[in-house]
Amino acid sequence: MDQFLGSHVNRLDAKGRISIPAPFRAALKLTQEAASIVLRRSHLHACIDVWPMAMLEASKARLAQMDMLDPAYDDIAARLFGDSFPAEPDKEGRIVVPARYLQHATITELVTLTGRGTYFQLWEPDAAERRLNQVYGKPAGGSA
Amino acid sequence: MDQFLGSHVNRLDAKGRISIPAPFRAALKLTQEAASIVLRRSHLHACIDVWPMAMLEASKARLAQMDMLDPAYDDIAARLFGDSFPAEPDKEGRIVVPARYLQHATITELVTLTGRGTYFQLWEPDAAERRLNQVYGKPAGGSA
DNA sequence: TGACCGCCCATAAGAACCCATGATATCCCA
DNA sequence: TGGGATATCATGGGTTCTTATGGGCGGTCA
Repeated sequence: MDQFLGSHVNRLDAKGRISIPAPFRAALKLTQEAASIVLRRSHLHACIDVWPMAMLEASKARLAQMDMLDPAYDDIAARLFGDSFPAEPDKEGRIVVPARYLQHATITELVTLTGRGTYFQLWEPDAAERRLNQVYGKPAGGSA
Repeated sequence: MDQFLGSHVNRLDAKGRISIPAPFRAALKLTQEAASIVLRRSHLHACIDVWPMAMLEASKARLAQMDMLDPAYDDIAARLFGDSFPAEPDKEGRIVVPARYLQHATITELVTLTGRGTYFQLWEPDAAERRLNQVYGKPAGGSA
C-alpha cells in the first residue's frame, strides 16, 4: 500500500501522545525520508488534518506561482501556514498533538485516525462514525 | 478466466481468516502483480465488497484531478478511503477481515464469496441465498 | 524549583509467517 | 476404462515478530 487507507482507533495516553498506525507510518516513509508531518485544524470539520510534510511543500510551490497582490493569495497562505503545526513522530511512531487542536476535534481519550488517500485525519470516534454516515447519504463521484 | 464468477462457501477459522477461492485468486493475479485487495462495507447491503487494489487506483486517479481545497474533495476522499481496509492474502491465499466488517455482514462461521464480475462480495450464506432469490423475484423465506 | 518535553525501555496483545494435514480433484498409464 | 499416483486446495495450529501502550529518567525552559 502506498497511501492512507482505512480507519484505526487508537488511544490518547496520559502524556497526550497518539500512536500513528503502522500502515500510515509506512506510507509516510514512502513519501519522504523523515516521517515528518504537519497538523492543521480542518476548516470544514471538527477534525485535524495530518499532512506529510512533502505535501505542504507541494502546495507551497503552487502558491509561489500566484500573484501576491491577489487577495486570494493571502487567504490561501493563511490557511496553509497560519495554523499549521509541524510534528515529528518519536521512535515508537507517536506524536503529541497541541491541546487546542484536540479541543477543536473534541478528542479526549480515543482517536480515530482515518485515511484520505494522500493525507489522513484525526477524529473523535463518534464524530468519525457520523461523518461516514453523512457522506454515504450523499451521492458522489466515486463508484460503489 | 479473468473475472469473478460464481459462489463459494468457505469457513471462517478461529483466527478470523477466510480462504479466497482458488479461481478468485487467479483472477486477482491477472489484474495486478500482487494480489492485494481492498475491503469495504457495502452501504447497500449487509455484505462486504472486495475490490482488487487496481480498482481503487482507478478511482484515485479521478480524485487526483480535483482541487484539494474544494469541500467536495473531502467528501469523495472520505467515501473512497475512509472505510476501506487494505489486505494482502497470506501465502495460503487467506485474508483476515476486521471484526467490525464481519459484524456488518453478520458473518460468524461460514462465508459465501460471490462473484460480481470485476469484484466480489462476502456474505453470510443465508443472506446470500435470500439476496439471490430477491434478484430473481422469488419470495424470500423458504430457502436452505 | 517545578512543570514539561524528549528520550529510553518494558510488555502484553495481536498480527504475520511458516509448516502440517486431510480431502478432493486431476492426471497418467496400464 | 479403471485405479493408483500426484497436485491442488481449504483448513488447522504453532512460533515469531510487530505494534500499541504504559511508564521511568534526565535535561531544559520558564
